[in-house]
Amino acid sequence: MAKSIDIEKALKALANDKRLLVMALLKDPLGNFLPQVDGDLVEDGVCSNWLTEKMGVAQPTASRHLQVLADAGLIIPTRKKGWVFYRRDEAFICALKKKISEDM
Amino acid sequence: MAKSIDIEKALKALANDKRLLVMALLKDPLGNFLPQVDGDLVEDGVCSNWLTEKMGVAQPTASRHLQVLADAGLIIPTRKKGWVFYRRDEAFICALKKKISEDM
DNA sequence: TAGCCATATAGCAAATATACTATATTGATA
DNA sequence: TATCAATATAGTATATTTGCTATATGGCTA
Repeated sequence: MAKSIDIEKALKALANDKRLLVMALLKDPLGNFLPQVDGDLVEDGVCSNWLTEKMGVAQPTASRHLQVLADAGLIIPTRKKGWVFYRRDEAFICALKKKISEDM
Repeated sequence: MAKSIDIEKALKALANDKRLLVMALLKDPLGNFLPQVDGDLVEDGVCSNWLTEKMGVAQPTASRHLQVLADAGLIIPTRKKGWVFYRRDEAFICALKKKISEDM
């Protein structure tokens, strides 16, 4: 079953420049990031380290931002070896856009 | 010329329960509010007083919320007699939805 | 023009969000 | 199993948001 959508939660998650940047960067992992050794950029997502770097904040701050996005359902974490990779949940995002189009 | 869209600003404006309520209520002014004497519910919008009441906050707080929505371009104020009426800017909202669909 | 009513602003308190440093946790690997 | 590297959490400082009360503004209307 698909995750249920909390519009307010999703909007709060998106209403931040750093998190919008992450969402944008993850749209094109291959274009925005170098190949990774332990996780596939597309299948698994982008290593939190590279996202942290792009956000330009300290590691714990970035971790928090990624948590917020994941909590809202917008991105999916995948743990592999030592790392956590994040990718967009396109199905959820699509459903969210639809709900925004209908409700807003 | 159409207003330019600041997605982050719009998302911040929408990411609040009171303001989401206002946006929802203004979708159906005739269904959600009683007829007004000095302003047409549809043409002019809903008197800030009724919106304040529905939000369940003090007048200055409501005034602030409505400002935030108006600043983001989501609603349009119309001053008439003593009052300010607010209606949705459907053209802007439509353009915003489109931009969200494309960019997000 | 004087007063009044709706709205906006000022000023402040409390809650939440964003950031940091320091440290704990966790899991891979030597 | 001991260590180390990546990530998460704790703890704290600051900024922003949300709310209030008190007051200013601005423009109808008598």
